Amino acid sequence: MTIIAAADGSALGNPGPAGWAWYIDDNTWHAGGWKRGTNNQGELMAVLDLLRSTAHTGEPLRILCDSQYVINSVTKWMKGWKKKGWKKADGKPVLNQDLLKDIDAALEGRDVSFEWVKGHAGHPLNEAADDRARGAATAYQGGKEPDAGPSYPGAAGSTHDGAASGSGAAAGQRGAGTGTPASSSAAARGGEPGRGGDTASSGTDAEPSGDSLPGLDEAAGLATPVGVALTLEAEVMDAVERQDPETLRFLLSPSFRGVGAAGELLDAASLAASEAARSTVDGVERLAEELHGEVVQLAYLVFRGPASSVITSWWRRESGRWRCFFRQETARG
Amino acid sequence: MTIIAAADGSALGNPGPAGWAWYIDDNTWHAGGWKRGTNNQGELMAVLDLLRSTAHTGEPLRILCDSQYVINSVTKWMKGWKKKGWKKADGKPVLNQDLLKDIDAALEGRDVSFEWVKGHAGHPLNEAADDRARGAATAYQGGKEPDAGPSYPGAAGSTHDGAASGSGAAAGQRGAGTGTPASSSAAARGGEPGRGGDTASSGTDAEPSGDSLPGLDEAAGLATPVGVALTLEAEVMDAVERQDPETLRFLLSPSFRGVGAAGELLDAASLAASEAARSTVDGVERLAEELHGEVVQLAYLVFRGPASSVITSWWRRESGRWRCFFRQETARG
RNA sequence: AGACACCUGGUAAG
DNA sequence: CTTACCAGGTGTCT
Repeated sequence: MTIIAAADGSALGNPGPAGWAWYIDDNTWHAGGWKRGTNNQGELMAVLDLLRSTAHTGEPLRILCDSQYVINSVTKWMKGWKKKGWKKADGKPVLNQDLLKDIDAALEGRDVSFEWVKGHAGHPLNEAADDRARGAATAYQGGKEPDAGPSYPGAAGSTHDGAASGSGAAAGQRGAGTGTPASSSAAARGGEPGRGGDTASSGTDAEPSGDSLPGLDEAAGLATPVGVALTLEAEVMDAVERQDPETLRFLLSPSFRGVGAAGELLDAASLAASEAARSTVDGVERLAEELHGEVVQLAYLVFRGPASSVITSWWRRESGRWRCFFRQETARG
Repeated sequence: MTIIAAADGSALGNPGPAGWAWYIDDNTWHAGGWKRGTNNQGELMAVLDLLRSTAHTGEPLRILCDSQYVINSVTKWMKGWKKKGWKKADGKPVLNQDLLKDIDAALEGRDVSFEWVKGHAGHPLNEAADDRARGAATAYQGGKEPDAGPSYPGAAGSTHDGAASGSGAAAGQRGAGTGTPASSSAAARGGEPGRGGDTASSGTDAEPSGDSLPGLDEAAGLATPVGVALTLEAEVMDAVERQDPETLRFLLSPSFRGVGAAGELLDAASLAASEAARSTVDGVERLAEELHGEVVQLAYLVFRGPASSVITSWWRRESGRWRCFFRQETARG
């Protein structure tokens, strides 16, 4: 199971008391810092420590990071630097070389991907890492030691319970691969779509499958489906971003119309009870509470025009932003 | 004789129900607000309305204001913004540009001075304006219209003596009034669009006024207007947020259809050349390049269903977020 | 010239 | 405690 973590750095005054942190969940994070450092050193150190702390797992790792400097350094620029002897475009030496080289070494044989997320945009993982990084910086500012956190199970220095880091050979580290620990910790992440239900939302583009348009003729024309869709979706997403479950509840209850999986017309009440619509109403509400979950399906809409159509529309969180997708199926005549 | 007035703004929740007010004495003050706005929008609007309401007098004007943001914007920063194309020091667009520009225009040829007064420090004029601004905000919070006050003798909309009511021309009605900052909102609430007369949207700018539905019959049915709208709008907004002009150009060129102000059907090429559509295509492209602009109008959509409709849809940046608004006008039969 | 991040300061509104 | 607005600055790369 892919590990998803956010890494962030902070430097008060820049340069100044600096901190770094990575965060997976409340039980799995790590922070540190220095009396003096730069913002970019913090950002780099967060990634480096994350790589080292998860090196013993065989799992792929996805790093959410708001620093284009870090991401570009690792994924784009480093190859060129190595060839040119760690010189920049202007001929001067690359800064923070030590950290960069350590990251490069820690990447060896690992399956790691980076994702840029906008800073201070409400992304929960990024915010959690941000808080802890600044907390560490603030601690150093006051001459104290920061709360380092539990780190990752099995990592050196980890305070996780059964760690038992003893003998057993730190083994893996390099490729080897097989390993396959029991990986009980994975589950966590309460949000991921359950997958149990009918609405398979697998991997890439899992939209509700529909080869036909059942019930299209039975579905009465809705008064203002387009307006409802536009308004609702914009407002719901707004509310979700604002993390405002009350608004959500309000928005979802009145005057909402939809069409179930079988094409039947549903009012708000039926919709809430509908199996097919659970991913809409419940999903959005759950999302508002838990702040994670990757897909929200909003509506099946039917409208009758020169060509009658069924529109399925949903939103997915990508790179920290909500994007709207839709599929329209049209039956002329 | 120099006019001395205090101007103040208020926003409950910020952003939230917002009010503005200026005050000279108990017989000479004016207040207004919006369902949603920021504290700074309120502060700016108070100054703007004061300037407009006293424009017909030849008198010098002294404005007491507790917002350094407002005073510095007008007296210090605006010169630089104009030179740099309304960009801030960090290169991002200046916010509340419309209000700022209106104030700048209203300052033309006037003798105006500003004086900073500390807020909530017991200054009588400031307190009086503060009370009325908050009163207006509170009114909008409760869904009511605020007490606008008598305004200034001789000002448009003034209830001072000489009004000479009656006669034709409800004409005047300059911006200033109610609605939302720099426009009106109308849309939003999940309410029933079926209600007559609900579409009152007066408009200072952007919003296409539409009392009739010209060209509705002439406009042919569009193949997939809804789908185009949803996808285009979501993707365009996403591209705008990502500041990705290439994507924008790509998105705008193919398969885009719209309806001009006269109701004529336009393909992408005609649309780009259309006067009415300039706010759509050019506006979005310019936005992508310059990264500023507060309103993006995306489309006039026509679809014919059980009830033929014209949908006007646009996005506005409010409090840093893009929100979608729409207006639908339906002609049954 | 551009991008991202990290801050420091000020005022107001809640 | 938060958001709404602005001005200065550094850390880093292309």
